[in-house]
Amino acid sequence: MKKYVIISNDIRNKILKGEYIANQRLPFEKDLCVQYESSKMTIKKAVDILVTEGLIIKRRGSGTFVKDLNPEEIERIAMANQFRGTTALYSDKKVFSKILNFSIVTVPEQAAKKLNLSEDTFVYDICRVRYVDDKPVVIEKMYMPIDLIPGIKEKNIKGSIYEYIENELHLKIQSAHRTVSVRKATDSEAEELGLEEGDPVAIAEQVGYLDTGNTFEFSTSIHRYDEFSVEMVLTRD
Amino acid sequence: MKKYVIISNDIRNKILKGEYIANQRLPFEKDLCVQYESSKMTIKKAVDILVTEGLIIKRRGSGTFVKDLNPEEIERIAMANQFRGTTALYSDKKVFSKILNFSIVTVPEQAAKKLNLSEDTFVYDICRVRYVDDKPVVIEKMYMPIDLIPGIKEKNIKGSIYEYIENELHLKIQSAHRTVSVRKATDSEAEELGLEEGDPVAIAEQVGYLDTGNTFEFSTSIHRYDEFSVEMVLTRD
DNA sequence: AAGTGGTCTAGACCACATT
DNA sequence: ATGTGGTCTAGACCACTTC
Repeated sequence: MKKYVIISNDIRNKILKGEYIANQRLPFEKDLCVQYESSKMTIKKAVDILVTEGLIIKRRGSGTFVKDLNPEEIERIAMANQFRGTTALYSDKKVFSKILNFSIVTVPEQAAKKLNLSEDTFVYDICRVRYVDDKPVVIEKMYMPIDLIPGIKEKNIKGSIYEYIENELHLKIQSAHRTVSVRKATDSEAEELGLEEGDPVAIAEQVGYLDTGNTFEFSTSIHRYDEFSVEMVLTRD
Repeated sequence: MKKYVIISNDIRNKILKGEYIANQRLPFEKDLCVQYESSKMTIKKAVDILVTEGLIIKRRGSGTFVKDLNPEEIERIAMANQFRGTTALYSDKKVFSKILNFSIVTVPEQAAKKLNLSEDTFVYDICRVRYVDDKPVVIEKMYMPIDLIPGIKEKNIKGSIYEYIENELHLKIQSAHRTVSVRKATDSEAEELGLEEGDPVAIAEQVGYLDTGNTFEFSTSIHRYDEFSVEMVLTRD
Protein backbone atom coordinates (compact mmCIF):
# COMPACT_ATOMS: atom_id res chain seq x y z
CA MET A 1 0.00 0.00 0.00
CA LYS A 2 1.18 3.48 -0.84
CA LYS A 3 2.67 5.45 1.98
CA TYR A 4 0.72 8.63 1.30
CA VAL A 5 -2.56 6.68 1.31
CA ILE A 6 -1.67 5.09 4.63
CA ILE A 7 -0.83 8.46 6.12
CA SER A 8 -3.96 10.02 4.63
CA ASN A 9 -6.12 7.26 6.11
CA ASP A 10 -4.45 7.60 9.45
CA ILE A 11 -5.09 11.32 9.61
CA ARG A 12 -8.65 10.87 8.41
CA ASN A 13 -9.29 8.35 11.16
CA LYS A 14 -7.94 10.73 13.74
CA ILE A 15 -10.36 13.37 12.50
CA LEU A 16 -13.28 10.93 12.55
CA LYS A 17 -12.36 9.73 16.01
CA GLY A 18 -12.19 13.31 17.21
CA GLU A 19 -8.49 13.21 17.91
CA TYR A 20 -8.19 16.24 15.68
CA ILE A 21 -11.10 18.52 16.48
CA ALA A 22 -13.04 20.90 14.21
CA ASN A 23 -11.35 24.23 13.64
CA GLN A 24 -8.23 22.96 15.33
CA ARG A 25 -4.87 23.21 13.67
CA LEU A 26 -3.33 19.98 12.45
CA PRO A 27 0.34 19.39 13.17
CA PHE A 28 2.51 21.31 10.72
CA GLU A 29 3.67 19.38 7.71
CA LYS A 30 7.25 19.43 8.87
CA ASP A 31 6.16 17.76 12.12
CA LEU A 32 4.13 15.21 10.20
CA CYS A 33 7.31 14.51 8.20
CA VAL A 34 9.02 13.53 11.44
CA GLN A 35 6.02 11.68 12.85
CA TYR A 36 5.50 9.55 9.73
CA GLU A 37 9.17 9.46 8.75
CA SER A 38 8.36 10.86 5.34
CA SER A 39 9.45 13.60 3.04
CA LYS A 40 7.60 16.84 2.52
CA MET A 41 6.17 15.75 -0.84
CA THR A 42 4.70 12.57 0.60
CA ILE A 43 3.06 14.37 3.49
CA LYS A 44 1.69 17.00 1.16
CA LYS A 45 0.18 14.32 -1.05
CA ALA A 46 -1.44 12.64 1.94
CA VAL A 47 -2.85 15.87 3.31
CA ASP A 48 -4.04 17.02 -0.11
CA ILE A 49 -6.24 13.94 -0.40
CA LEU A 50 -8.14 15.15 2.64
CA VAL A 51 -8.33 18.66 1.21
CA THR A 52 -9.85 17.28 -1.98
CA GLU A 53 -12.30 15.25 0.05
CA GLY A 54 -13.28 18.45 1.79
CA LEU A 55 -12.34 17.40 5.31
CA ILE A 56 -9.65 19.98 5.97
CA ILE A 57 -8.39 23.25 4.58
CA LYS A 58 -4.91 24.64 4.23
CA ARG A 59 -3.73 28.21 4.54
CA ARG A 60 -0.25 29.00 3.38
CA GLY A 61 1.76 30.71 6.04
CA SER A 62 -0.72 29.74 8.68
CA GLY A 63 -1.31 26.01 8.83
CA THR A 64 -3.83 23.27 8.15
CA PHE A 65 -7.21 23.18 9.85
CA VAL A 66 -9.98 20.67 10.33
CA LYS A 67 -13.21 21.79 8.70
CA ASP A 68 -16.26 22.44 10.75
CA LEU A 69 -18.30 19.47 9.53
CA ASN A 70 -21.15 17.55 11.04
CA PRO A 71 -20.96 13.74 11.06
CA GLU A 72 -23.50 13.28 8.25
CA GLU A 73 -21.45 15.50 6.01
CA ILE A 74 -18.36 13.47 6.76
CA GLU A 75 -20.24 10.27 5.99
CA ARG A 76 -21.27 11.67 2.62
CA ILE A 77 -17.78 12.70 1.75
CA ALA A 78 -16.65 9.12 2.00
CA MET A 79 -19.29 8.12 -0.55
CA ALA A 80 -18.93 10.98 -3.01
CA ASN A 81 -17.45 10.65 -6.48
CA GLN A 82 -17.32 6.89 -6.38
CA PHE A 83 -18.08 4.95 -9.51
CA ARG A 84 -20.17 1.92 -8.71
CA GLY A 85 -22.78 -0.06 -10.51
CA THR A 86 -26.22 -0.68 -9.07
CA THR A 87 -25.23 -4.09 -7.74
CA ALA A 88 -22.25 -2.72 -5.83
CA LEU A 89 -24.18 0.35 -4.67
CA TYR A 90 -26.87 -1.74 -3.05
CA SER A 91 -24.54 -4.53 -2.02
CA ASP A 92 -26.47 -5.18 1.18
CA LYS A 93 -29.75 -5.59 -0.67
CA LYS A 94 -31.26 -8.01 -3.14
CA VAL A 95 -30.70 -6.76 -6.69
CA PHE A 96 -32.07 -8.39 -9.81
CA SER A 97 -32.92 -7.40 -13.36
CA LYS A 98 -35.96 -7.72 -15.56
CA ILE A 99 -34.72 -7.86 -19.12
CA LEU A 100 -36.70 -5.79 -21.60
CA ASN A 101 -34.34 -6.22 -24.52
CA PHE A 102 -31.10 -8.01 -25.25
CA SER A 103 -29.94 -8.02 -28.84
CA ILE A 104 -27.09 -7.15 -31.13
CA VAL A 105 -27.62 -4.29 -33.56
CA THR A 106 -25.60 -1.93 -35.70
CA VAL A 107 -24.87 1.02 -33.51
CA PRO A 108 -27.50 3.81 -33.54
CA GLU A 109 -26.24 7.24 -34.49
CA GLN A 110 -26.23 8.85 -31.03
CA ALA A 111 -24.48 5.89 -29.47
CA ALA A 112 -21.92 5.81 -32.29
CA LYS A 113 -21.02 9.39 -31.46
CA LYS A 114 -20.72 8.74 -27.75
CA LEU A 115 -18.78 5.54 -28.18
CA ASN A 116 -16.72 7.01 -31.02
CA LEU A 117 -17.50 4.12 -33.33
CA SER A 118 -18.02 4.02 -37.05
CA GLU A 119 -21.65 3.62 -38.10
CA ASP A 120 -21.40 -0.02 -39.09
CA THR A 121 -20.17 -1.45 -35.79
CA PHE A 122 -22.12 -4.08 -33.91
CA VAL A 123 -23.08 -3.35 -30.33
CA TYR A 124 -25.14 -5.01 -27.65
CA ASP A 125 -28.44 -3.25 -27.17
CA ILE A 126 -29.42 -3.95 -23.60
CA CYS A 127 -32.42 -2.66 -21.75
CA ARG A 128 -33.24 -3.84 -18.28
CA VAL A 129 -35.13 -2.77 -15.19
CA ARG A 130 -33.17 -3.06 -11.98
CA TYR A 131 -35.08 -4.11 -8.88
CA VAL A 132 -33.75 -3.49 -5.37
CA ASP A 133 -35.56 -5.42 -2.66
CA ASP A 134 -38.29 -6.22 -5.18
CA LYS A 135 -38.94 -2.59 -5.99
CA PRO A 136 -38.10 -1.21 -9.45
CA VAL A 137 -35.66 1.67 -9.11
CA VAL A 138 -34.05 2.24 -12.48
CA ILE A 139 -34.37 1.45 -16.18
CA GLU A 140 -30.99 1.03 -17.84
CA LYS A 141 -30.47 1.21 -21.58
CA MET A 142 -26.93 0.50 -22.60
CA TYR A 143 -24.84 0.00 -25.67
CA MET A 144 -21.50 -1.79 -25.63
CA PRO A 145 -19.29 -2.78 -28.58
CA ILE A 146 -19.26 -6.56 -28.94
CA ASP A 147 -15.60 -6.53 -29.95
CA LEU A 148 -14.53 -4.92 -26.72
CA ILE A 149 -16.84 -6.82 -24.39
CA PRO A 150 -17.29 -10.23 -25.95
CA GLY A 151 -19.43 -13.09 -24.77
CA ILE A 152 -22.20 -11.43 -22.80
CA LYS A 153 -25.01 -13.87 -22.14
CA GLU A 154 -28.44 -13.34 -20.73
CA LYS A 155 -27.35 -14.63 -17.35
CA ASN A 156 -24.70 -11.87 -17.15
CA ILE A 157 -27.14 -9.07 -17.69
CA LYS A 158 -29.45 -10.50 -15.06
CA GLY A 159 -26.67 -9.79 -12.59
CA SER A 160 -23.88 -7.29 -12.63
CA ILE A 161 -22.40 -6.49 -16.03
CA TYR A 162 -19.50 -4.67 -14.40
CA GLU A 163 -18.64 -7.78 -12.44
CA TYR A 164 -18.63 -9.79 -15.66
CA ILE A 165 -16.35 -7.27 -17.32
CA GLU A 166 -13.91 -7.11 -14.46
CA ASN A 167 -13.96 -10.63 -13.05
CA GLU A 168 -14.54 -12.80 -16.13
CA LEU A 169 -13.04 -10.71 -18.91
CA HIS A 170 -10.36 -9.32 -16.60
CA LEU A 171 -10.73 -5.84 -18.00
CA LYS A 172 -10.32 -2.82 -15.79
CA ILE A 173 -12.99 -0.14 -15.67
CA GLN A 174 -11.28 3.17 -15.19
CA SER A 175 -13.72 6.05 -15.20
CA ALA A 176 -16.99 7.41 -16.46
CA HIS A 177 -18.40 10.73 -17.54
CA ARG A 178 -21.93 11.29 -16.35
CA THR A 179 -24.56 13.89 -17.06
CA VAL A 180 -27.56 14.06 -14.77
CA SER A 181 -30.79 15.75 -15.78
CA VAL A 182 -34.46 15.61 -14.92
CA ARG A 183 -37.67 15.18 -16.88
CA LYS A 184 -41.14 13.64 -16.79
CA ALA A 185 -41.55 9.91 -17.14
CA THR A 186 -43.07 8.65 -20.35
CA ASP A 187 -46.00 6.31 -20.23
CA SER A 188 -43.94 3.15 -20.59
CA GLU A 189 -41.22 4.31 -18.19
CA ALA A 190 -43.85 5.06 -15.57
CA GLU A 191 -45.29 1.62 -15.98
CA GLU A 192 -41.96 -0.15 -15.52
CA LEU A 193 -41.03 1.94 -12.51
CA GLY A 194 -44.42 1.85 -10.87
CA LEU A 195 -44.97 5.56 -11.28
CA GLU A 196 -47.71 7.70 -12.76
CA GLU A 197 -47.18 9.15 -16.22
CA GLY A 198 -45.57 12.58 -15.88
CA ASP A 199 -43.98 11.78 -12.53
CA PRO A 200 -40.37 12.98 -12.19
CA VAL A 201 -37.46 10.79 -13.22
CA ALA A 202 -33.72 11.46 -13.02
CA ILE A 203 -31.77 10.73 -16.18
CA ALA A 204 -28.11 9.75 -15.92
CA GLU A 205 -26.31 9.56 -19.23
CA GLN A 206 -23.01 7.87 -18.83
CA VAL A 207 -20.00 7.10 -20.99
CA GLY A 208 -17.66 4.54 -19.46
CA TYR A 209 -13.96 3.94 -20.14
CA LEU A 210 -11.62 1.05 -19.63
CA ASP A 211 -8.10 1.59 -18.40
CA THR A 212 -7.02 1.07 -21.96
CA GLY A 213 -8.78 4.32 -22.81
CA ASN A 214 -11.40 2.54 -24.87
CA THR A 215 -14.98 3.65 -24.52
CA PHE A 216 -16.84 0.52 -23.54
CA GLU A 217 -20.27 1.76 -22.57
CA PHE A 218 -22.87 4.36 -23.36
CA SER A 219 -25.81 4.12 -21.07
CA THR A 220 -28.88 6.04 -20.11
CA SER A 221 -30.44 5.32 -16.74
CA ILE A 222 -33.93 6.42 -15.86
CA HIS A 223 -34.26 6.55 -12.10
CA ARG A 224 -37.33 6.68 -9.88
CA TYR A 225 -37.25 10.15 -8.38
CA ASP A 226 -37.57 8.89 -4.82
CA GLU A 227 -34.63 6.51 -5.17
CA PHE A 228 -32.09 8.86 -6.64
CA SER A 229 -29.50 11.20 -5.27
CA VAL A 230 -25.96 12.10 -6.08
CA GLU A 231 -23.19 13.73 -4.07
CA MET A 232 -20.50 16.10 -5.26
CA VAL A 233 -17.63 18.10 -3.92
CA LEU A 234 -17.07 21.24 -5.95
CA THR A 235 -13.99 23.38 -5.75
CA ARG A 236 -13.47 26.91 -6.84
CA ASP A 237 -10.13 26.58 -8.56
CA MET B 1 1.65 30.72 -13.07
CA LYS B 2 2.58 27.25 -11.94
CA LYS B 3 4.79 25.30 -14.26
CA TYR B 4 2.74 22.11 -14.13
CA VAL B 5 -0.42 24.03 -15.02
CA ILE B 6 1.31 25.65 -17.97
CA ILE B 7 2.52 22.28 -19.18
CA SER B 8 -0.87 20.71 -18.57
CA ASN B 9 -2.59 23.46 -20.57
CA ASP B 10 -0.08 23.12 -23.35
CA ILE B 11 -0.63 19.40 -23.66
CA ARG B 12 -4.41 19.83 -23.45
CA ASN B 13 -4.29 22.34 -26.28
CA LYS B 14 -2.29 19.97 -28.40
CA ILE B 15 -4.94 17.32 -27.86
CA LEU B 16 -7.76 19.74 -28.67
CA LYS B 17 -5.96 20.95 -31.77
CA GLY B 18 -5.47 17.38 -32.87
CA GLU B 19 -1.71 17.49 -32.57
CA TYR B 20 -2.02 14.46 -30.34
CA ILE B 21 -4.62 12.19 -31.86
CA ALA B 22 -7.07 9.78 -30.19
CA ASN B 23 -5.58 6.47 -29.18
CA GLN B 24 -2.12 7.75 -30.02
CA ARG B 25 0.69 7.53 -27.52
CA LEU B 26 1.84 10.75 -25.93
CA PRO B 27 5.57 11.37 -25.67
CA PHE B 28 7.03 9.45 -22.73
CA GLU B 29 7.35 11.37 -19.52
CA LYS B 30 11.11 11.35 -19.68
CA ASP B 31 10.90 13.01 -23.09
CA LEU B 32 8.42 15.56 -21.79
CA CYS B 33 10.94 16.27 -19.03
CA VAL B 34 13.46 17.26 -21.68
CA GLN B 35 10.94 19.10 -23.85
CA TYR B 36 9.60 21.21 -20.99
CA GLU B 37 12.88 21.33 -19.07
CA SER B 38 11.19 19.95 -15.99
CA SER B 39 11.67 17.20 -13.47
CA LYS B 40 9.76 13.94 -13.46
CA MET B 41 7.47 15.03 -10.61
CA THR B 42 6.42 18.19 -12.38
CA ILE B 43 5.61 16.38 -15.61
CA LYS B 44 3.70 13.75 -13.72
CA LYS B 45 1.63 16.42 -11.99
CA ALA B 46 0.85 18.11 -15.31
CA VAL B 47 -0.13 14.86 -17.01
CA ASP B 48 -2.17 13.70 -14.03
CA ILE B 49 -4.38 16.76 -14.34
CA LEU B 50 -5.41 15.55 -17.76
CA VAL B 51 -5.94 12.04 -16.42
CA THR B 52 -8.26 13.41 -13.75
CA GLU B 53 -10.12 15.43 -16.36
CA GLY B 54 -10.58 12.24 -18.28
CA LEU B 55 -8.74 13.30 -21.44
CA ILE B 56 -5.98 10.72 -21.35
CA ILE B 57 -5.10 7.46 -19.66
CA LYS B 58 -1.82 6.08 -18.42
CA ARG B 59 -0.57 2.52 -18.38
CA ARG B 60 2.48 1.76 -16.34
CA GLY B 61 5.14 0.08 -18.37
CA SER B 62 3.41 1.05 -21.56
CA GLY B 63 2.83 4.76 -21.88
CA THR B 64 0.22 7.48 -21.91
CA PHE B 65 -2.59 7.54 -24.45
CA VAL B 66 -5.15 10.04 -25.64
CA LYS B 67 -8.67 8.89 -24.92
CA ASP B 68 -11.08 8.22 -27.69
CA LEU B 69 -13.39 11.16 -27.05
CA ASN B 70 -15.76 13.05 -29.28
CA PRO B 71 -15.61 16.86 -29.27
CA GLU B 72 -18.80 17.30 -27.21
CA GLU B 73 -17.38 15.10 -24.50
CA ILE B 74 -14.21 17.18 -24.44
CA GLU B 75 -16.25 20.36 -24.20
CA ARG B 76 -18.11 18.97 -21.20
CA ILE B 77 -14.96 17.95 -19.43
CA ALA B 78 -13.83 21.55 -19.39
CA MET B 79 -17.07 22.53 -17.64
CA ALA B 80 -17.33 19.68 -15.16
CA ASN B 81 -16.80 20.00 -11.44
CA GLN B 82 -16.71 23.78 -11.50
CA PHE B 83 -18.27 25.68 -8.65
CA ARG B 84 -20.12 28.71 -9.98
CA GLY B 85 -23.13 30.68 -8.88
CA THR B 86 -26.10 31.26 -11.17
CA THR B 87 -24.84 34.68 -12.20
CA ALA B 88 -21.47 33.33 -13.29
CA LEU B 89 -23.00 30.26 -14.88
CA TYR B 90 -25.20 32.34 -17.13
CA SER B 91 -22.70 35.15 -17.56
CA ASP B 92 -23.75 35.76 -21.14
CA LYS B 93 -27.40 36.14 -20.21
CA LYS B 94 -29.52 38.53 -18.22
CA VAL B 95 -29.88 37.29 -14.64
CA PHE B 96 -32.01 38.90 -11.98
CA SER B 97 -33.73 37.92 -8.75
CA LYS B 98 -37.23 38.24 -7.41
CA ILE B 99 -36.93 38.38 -3.65
CA LEU B 100 -39.47 36.33 -1.75
CA ASN B 101 -37.94 36.77 1.66
CA PHE B 102 -35.02 38.59 3.18
CA SER B 103 -34.81 38.63 6.94
CA ILE B 104 -32.63 37.80 9.90
CA VAL B 105 -33.74 34.94 12.12
CA THR B 106 -32.31 32.61 14.73
CA VAL B 107 -31.03 29.66 12.81
CA PRO B 108 -33.54 26.83 12.19
CA GLU B 109 -32.56 23.42 13.44
CA GLN B 110 -31.67 21.79 10.14
CA ALA B 111 -29.58 24.76 9.04
CA ALA B 112 -27.84 24.89 12.41
CA LYS B 113 -26.74 21.32 11.87
CA LYS B 114 -25.49 21.93 8.36
CA LEU B 115 -23.75 25.16 9.26
CA ASN B 116 -22.49 23.73 12.54
CA LEU B 117 -23.84 26.63 14.54
CA SER B 118 -25.29 26.73 18.01
CA GLU B 119 -29.06 27.13 18.10
CA ASP B 120 -29.11 30.76 19.10
CA THR B 121 -27.09 32.16 16.22
CA PHE B 122 -28.51 34.78 13.87
CA VAL B 123 -28.53 34.03 10.18
CA TYR B 124 -29.84 35.66 7.05
CA ASP B 125 -32.89 33.89 5.75
CA ILE B 126 -32.93 34.54 2.04
CA CYS B 127 -35.35 33.22 -0.50
CA ARG B 128 -35.27 34.38 -4.07
CA VAL B 129 -36.30 33.29 -7.53
CA ARG B 130 -33.58 33.59 -10.15
CA TYR B 131 -34.64 34.62 -13.64
CA VAL B 132 -32.47 34.01 -16.67
CA ASP B 133 -33.54 35.91 -19.77
CA ASP B 134 -36.83 36.71 -18.02
CA LYS B 135 -37.64 33.07 -17.38
CA PRO B 136 -37.69 31.70 -13.82
CA VAL B 137 -35.24 28.83 -13.53
CA VAL B 138 -34.52 28.28 -9.86
CA ILE B 139 -35.77 29.07 -6.37
CA GLU B 140 -32.93 29.53 -3.91
CA LYS B 141 -33.39 29.35 -0.16
CA MET B 142 -30.23 30.11 1.73
CA TYR B 143 -29.01 30.65 5.25
CA MET B 144 -25.77 32.46 6.04
CA PRO B 145 -24.42 33.49 9.45
CA ILE B 146 -24.50 37.27 9.79
CA ASP B 147 -21.23 37.26 11.72
CA LEU B 148 -19.34 35.66 8.87
CA ILE B 149 -21.00 37.53 6.02
CA PRO B 150 -21.86 40.94 7.41
CA GLY B 151 -23.66 43.78 5.70
CA ILE B 152 -25.81 42.07 3.09
CA LYS B 153 -28.37 44.48 1.72
CA GLU B 154 -31.33 43.93 -0.50
CA LYS B 155 -29.41 45.20 -3.50
CA ASN B 156 -26.78 42.48 -3.01
CA ILE B 157 -29.26 39.66 -3.11
CA LYS B 158 -30.84 41.06 -6.25
CA GLY B 159 -27.51 40.37 -7.92
CA SER B 160 -24.78 37.90 -7.13
CA ILE B 161 -24.22 37.12 -3.47
CA TYR B 162 -21.00 35.32 -4.29
CA GLU B 163 -19.67 38.44 -5.99
CA TYR B 164 -20.52 40.45 -2.88
CA ILE B 165 -18.72 37.96 -0.67
CA GLU B 166 -15.62 37.82 -2.81
CA ASN B 167 -15.33 41.35 -4.20
CA GLU B 168 -16.70 43.50 -1.39
CA LEU B 169 -15.96 41.45 1.69
CA HIS B 170 -12.76 40.06 0.16
CA LEU B 171 -13.45 36.57 1.45
CA LYS B 172 -12.48 33.56 -0.57
CA ILE B 173 -14.99 30.84 -1.36
CA GLN B 174 -13.18 27.56 -1.38
CA SER B 175 -15.53 24.66 -1.98
CA ALA B 176 -19.00 23.28 -1.61
CA HIS B 177 -20.62 19.94 -0.92
CA ARG B 178 -23.70 19.35 -2.98
CA THR B 179 -26.43 16.72 -2.95
CA VAL B 180 -28.74 16.52 -5.93
CA SER B 181 -32.09 14.81 -5.78
CA VAL B 182 -35.42 14.92 -7.55
CA ARG B 183 -39.04 15.33 -6.49
CA LYS B 184 -42.37 16.84 -7.44
CA ALA B 185 -42.89 20.56 -7.23
CA THR B 186 -45.19 21.81 -4.52
CA ASP B 187 -48.01 24.12 -5.40
CA SER B 188 -46.13 27.29 -4.52
CA GLU B 189 -42.90 26.16 -6.16
CA ALA B 190 -44.76 25.38 -9.36
CA GLU B 191 -46.27 28.82 -9.35
CA GLU B 192 -42.96 30.61 -8.95
CA LEU B 193 -41.27 28.53 -11.62
CA GLY B 194 -44.15 28.59 -14.06
CA LEU B 195 -44.75 24.86 -13.78
CA GLU B 196 -47.74 22.70 -13.05
CA GLU B 197 -48.09 21.25 -9.57
CA GLY B 198 -46.43 17.84 -9.47
CA ASP B 199 -44.05 18.65 -12.31
CA PRO B 200 -40.46 17.49 -11.69
CA VAL B 201 -37.92 19.70 -9.97
CA ALA B 202 -34.26 19.08 -9.21
CA ILE B 203 -33.19 19.82 -5.66
CA ALA B 204 -29.59 20.83 -4.98
CA GLU B 205 -28.70 21.05 -1.32
CA GLN B 206 -25.42 22.76 -0.88
CA VAL B 207 -23.08 23.56 1.99
CA GLY B 208 -20.45 26.17 1.13
CA TYR B 209 -17.06 26.79 2.71
CA LEU B 210 -14.69 29.69 2.82
CA ASP B 211 -10.97 29.17 2.51
CA THR B 212 -10.83 29.71 6.26
CA GLY B 213 -12.73 26.44 6.62
CA ASN B 214 -15.80 28.21 7.94
CA THR B 215 -19.16 27.07 6.68
CA PHE B 216 -20.72 30.20 5.24
CA GLU B 217 -23.77 28.92 3.42
CA PHE B 218 -26.48 26.30 3.53
CA SER B 219 -28.73 26.52 0.56
CA THR B 220 -31.44 24.54 -1.15
CA SER B 221 -32.09 25.25 -4.80
CA ILE B 222 -35.23 24.12 -6.55
CA HIS B 223 -34.59 23.98 -10.27
CA ARG B 224 -37.00 23.82 -13.19
CA TYR B 225 -36.52 20.36 -14.60
CA ASP B 226 -35.90 21.61 -18.11
CA GLU B 227 -33.17 24.00 -17.03
CA PHE B 228 -31.09 21.69 -14.96
CA SER B 229 -28.20 19.39 -15.61
CA VAL B 230 -24.97 18.52 -13.92
CA GLU B 231 -21.76 16.91 -15.15
CA MET B 232 -19.45 14.55 -13.31
CA VAL B 233 -16.30 12.59 -13.88
CA LEU B 234 -16.29 9.45 -11.77
CA THR B 235 -13.23 7.33 -11.17
CA ARG B 236 -12.97 3.80 -10.00
CA ASP B 237 -10.15 4.08 -7.48
C1' DA C 1 16.52 -7.13 -20.15
C1' DA C 2 15.08 -2.72 -21.14
C1' DG C 3 11.94 0.71 -20.65
C1' DT C 4 7.71 2.57 -18.84
C1' DG C 5 5.16 5.14 -15.16
C1' DG C 6 4.72 5.28 -9.68
C1' DT C 7 6.58 6.45 -5.27
C1' DC C 8 9.64 8.57 -2.31
C1' DT C 9 13.54 11.41 -0.62
C1' DA C 10 16.40 15.53 0.76
C1' DG C 11 16.84 19.80 -0.09
C1' DA C 12 16.36 24.32 -2.72
C1' DC C 13 13.72 28.45 -3.35
C1' DC C 14 9.26 31.07 -3.33
C1' DA C 15 4.75 33.32 -1.64
C1' DC C 16 2.33 34.30 2.02
C1' DA C 17 0.73 35.01 7.00
C1' DT C 18 1.92 36.20 11.72
C1' DT C 19 1.26 30.84 15.74
C1' DA D 1 11.96 38.14 10.81
C1' DT D 2 10.35 33.68 11.19
C1' DG D 3 7.81 29.99 9.86
C1' DT D 4 4.11 28.20 7.11
C1' DG D 5 2.64 25.59 2.95
C1' DG D 6 3.68 25.48 -2.51
C1' DT D 7 6.65 24.32 -6.23
C1' DC D 8 10.41 22.20 -8.27
C1' DT D 9 14.64 19.38 -8.85
C1' DA D 10 17.77 15.30 -9.39
C1' DG D 11 18.01 11.04 -8.47
C1' DA D 12 16.90 6.44 -6.06
C1' DC D 13 14.17 2.42 -6.14
C1' DC D 14 9.91 -0.25 -7.34
C1' DA D 15 6.03 -2.41 -10.29
C1' DC D 16 4.67 -3.39 -14.44
C1' DT D 17 4.85 -4.29 -19.93
C1' DT D 18 7.08 -5.33 -23.70
C1' DC D 19 7.43 0.77 -26.74
